[in-house]
Amino acid sequence: MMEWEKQPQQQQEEVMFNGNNNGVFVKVMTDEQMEILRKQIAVYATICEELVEMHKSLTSHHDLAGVRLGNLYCEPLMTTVGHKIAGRQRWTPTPVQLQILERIFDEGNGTPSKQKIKDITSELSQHGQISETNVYNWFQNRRARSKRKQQNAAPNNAESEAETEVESPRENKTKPDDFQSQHNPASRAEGMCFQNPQISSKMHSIDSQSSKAEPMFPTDDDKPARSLGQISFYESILTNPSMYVL
Amino acid sequence: MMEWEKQPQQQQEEVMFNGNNNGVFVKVMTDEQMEILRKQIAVYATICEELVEMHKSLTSHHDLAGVRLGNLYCEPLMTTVGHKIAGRQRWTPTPVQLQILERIFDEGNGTPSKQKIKDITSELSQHGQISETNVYNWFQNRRARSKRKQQNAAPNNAESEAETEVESPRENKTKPDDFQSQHNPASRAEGMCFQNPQISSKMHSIDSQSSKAEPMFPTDDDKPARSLGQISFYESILTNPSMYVL
DNA sequence: AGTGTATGAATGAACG
DNA sequence: CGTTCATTCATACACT
Repeated sequence: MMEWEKQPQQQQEEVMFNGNNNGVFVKVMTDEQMEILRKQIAVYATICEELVEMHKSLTSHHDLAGVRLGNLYCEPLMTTVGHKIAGRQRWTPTPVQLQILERIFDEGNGTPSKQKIKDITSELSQHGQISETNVYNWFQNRRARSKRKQQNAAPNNAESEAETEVESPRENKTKPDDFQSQHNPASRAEGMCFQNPQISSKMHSIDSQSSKAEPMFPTDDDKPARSLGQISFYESILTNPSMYVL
Repeated sequence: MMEWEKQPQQQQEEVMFNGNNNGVFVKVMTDEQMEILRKQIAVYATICEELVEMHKSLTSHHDLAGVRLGNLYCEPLMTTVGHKIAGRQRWTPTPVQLQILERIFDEGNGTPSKQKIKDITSELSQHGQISETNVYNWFQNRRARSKRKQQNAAPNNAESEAETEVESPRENKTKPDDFQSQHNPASRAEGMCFQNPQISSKMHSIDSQSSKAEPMFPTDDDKPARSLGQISFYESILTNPSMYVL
């Protein structure tokens, strides 16, 4: 996704202008590259700002944080000025964690051995609080539910190979032709305070090569894409990248 | 030789060699400046990603209205039946179904086995759309609710305020020996520390190619794929933001 | 129209 | 491992 991000790295060259630049290392970019970069940053900045605004308005409606934490389980930590929010007693995977877990699950490593669990845990712990128990349970649940869904909701499955486990969506056929609109599994903003520096590592790791920039669309796998309909808004943003930069 | 097969670099090199002040269009940055730029990009990228995730989850149901009015998912039943045709996203038992369910529940079936579920489902399906999952969930919820009511209303003796008790956090137990410190950052991002450019928390080496992170966005939503429309707008942005500025 | 409540659904954890 | 429990989330419905 962030291939472009690596572009500057890729294209920039470390140049030693020893002769005429007092021996400092400098980076050289063309005007075009520079402009692109600037625009990228501007777009990001704008999007971020707007997203934040949207999010604020959205959350102000339900104000789930206050409500939910206002009941019996409120933790003392969150009482003050919207600083850190506390946790709960039940672990909830962050989106990033979930993503990784799903990937691992789909990789066919059907048997998460003890060592695997440990590895995964340590890996995931960089994206949020987690313990081996959580990972273990997650895999257990995932498997069991997967199985049940498959046998319950898909007696007519065309399952061919075991490559992608046939996560039949838990659709209840309340109606014949109805597609079941679902909630988003990840309902909590995990790294909102941006103190999870590891997430970026994920993104930056993509700099392997831009060839795989293709966002894969799960064909028979689970998780179709779903997004929202605020396109016009973004379009307006994108057509007007204001100068947020520096 | 190999290197020169790459077009961008070559171009870059030429420019670089040609000049710093020959009227050639190049930008020269110091390492420090370049690093700042990269960091900023990385920060924005990360923030965008998280915001998108969060936003997706938050708006998963909110702006469904706008979305679904445009499509064609309305069910034919809606037009026909006179009364309450709840063809919504959420199953709602018809009065008849509810009656039957209640009856079965009162019959003392503490354990609605799988087979029972099937039977009940097929029976109820004659009175309206229903699935085994619905029945299963109904019993689950019914039992839990029942239990809670009874446990909540039974100790009706003490007048004194006994509300001070906070649930003792259930410690991890027989599972892996790992201790379970679960603070899930359940931040709702009210106090989203964002306008402050102190994103420095995110400031870390961007170029640090991560170890195993890989495909970026496998669309974390799992459910029926909506055909067209707003599929992966965010992914587009996040995958290749440059296309929005170029 | 906004707020509260009942309840279907999702899921982490526990039990056997 | 499969099943069940407990808790939470989201929504349909009701209220003043």
